[in-house]
Amino acid sequence: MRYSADHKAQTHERIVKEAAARFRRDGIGATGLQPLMKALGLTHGGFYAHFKSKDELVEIALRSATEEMGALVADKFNQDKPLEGFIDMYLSDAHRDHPERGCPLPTMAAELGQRGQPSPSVDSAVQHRAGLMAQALGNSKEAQAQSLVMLSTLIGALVLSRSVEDQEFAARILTTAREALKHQARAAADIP
Amino acid sequence: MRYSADHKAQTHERIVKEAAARFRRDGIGATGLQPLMKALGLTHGGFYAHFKSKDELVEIALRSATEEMGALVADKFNQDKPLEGFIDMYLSDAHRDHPERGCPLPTMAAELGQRGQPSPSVDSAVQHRAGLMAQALGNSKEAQAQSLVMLSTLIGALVLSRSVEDQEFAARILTTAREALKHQARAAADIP
DNA sequence: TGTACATCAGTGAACGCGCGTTCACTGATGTAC
DNA sequence: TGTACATCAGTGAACGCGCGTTCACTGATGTAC
Repeated sequence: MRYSADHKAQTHERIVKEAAARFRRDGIGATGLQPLMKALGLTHGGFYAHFKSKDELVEIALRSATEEMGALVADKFNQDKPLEGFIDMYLSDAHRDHPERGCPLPTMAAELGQRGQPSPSVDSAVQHRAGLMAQALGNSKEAQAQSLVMLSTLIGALVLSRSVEDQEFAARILTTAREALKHQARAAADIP
Repeated sequence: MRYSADHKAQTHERIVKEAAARFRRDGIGATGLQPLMKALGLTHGGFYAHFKSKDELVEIALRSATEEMGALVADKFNQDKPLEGFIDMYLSDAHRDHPERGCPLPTMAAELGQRGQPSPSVDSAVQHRAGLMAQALGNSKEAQAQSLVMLSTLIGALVLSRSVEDQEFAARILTTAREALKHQARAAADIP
């Protein structure tokens, strides 16, 4: 059954989007290609008309998730308090409760580090995210350093709040990190 | 073949220790019980004489790794600059390069959060680790909050430095976070 | 315009593999007499 | 002290299952004449 010209590209995109969601929600190893294709109304054999391996899909899905996340926060960086808006969003209840639509780093980075060969896409995801934050901080050498540290805090706090059982404790981790980071952002904005 | 009185307890401990190492190095899902038992010179069937499921082993191994880590850093907290020693150790090259002997949170927390039901052992691991740091900061309400944020930064920075491909970038993440956190620790120690 | 053919996205059975778990068993040692 | 028996940590084959990947095939559509 041959399809219209852009049909394959559309299916390709659907697979990438669904995979990007599942990798973030369930983890890479726990995401099977069979259930993934089935969820899109396709059979698993067709997968290899689009990707040469699961590893290739992982790489592409990670890039897609990074871009998706970038688009989601783009408007935050056009406001007068860009960093504070970003921090509020990153450490929101919505972001904690919906990893499948959020930043791929808290969910995928550790697993990618454990796989044999790390992926260069992690580097660019980190650099891109930290770059935006550094820009909001003035882009000095200090700003670049601080943005890396802040990004670490954001990721660590989100991971912890997601893996802790006590909901009250989880909320406290988010709130505490949010206020500390916003305090840091304000302090950094005042000094220069 | 019946063994001496404490033989079973010893084997139990050997399984827990080896599992705690592999879960941290390879991840929980990627660690098979068969290779694990084989590495100890045992056959996989015997596993169920010690644990009722892999999930039970995960729980016990996580507690074991937390205690192990606690013992490893205990002496740091008896020095005159307790927090700085701990930070240097947590963000050392050795800790980054040997997850199997390090803190279980950067390696296991995300995966435990993705599994259906989160484990209460994560809560106590976080609380224990943050508690020690808070004590070093004076144990005030502010100290408790700050220790949670610092722990988030430690975990996030370690995860990032492990999953990034560029070794120079990985080193920069560690160094930057180390200095920022020690600066925070000194500032907090000066104020009260 | 109508017909023959080539294309190729998607199908679905099959591949070998390792997973967690079960189970009938073995056999060295501790215990009872 | 010597013998019979019970214990039970560990053995290893087998279970069903889902994994990633391969492959011969299908059949609707675009292209060529």
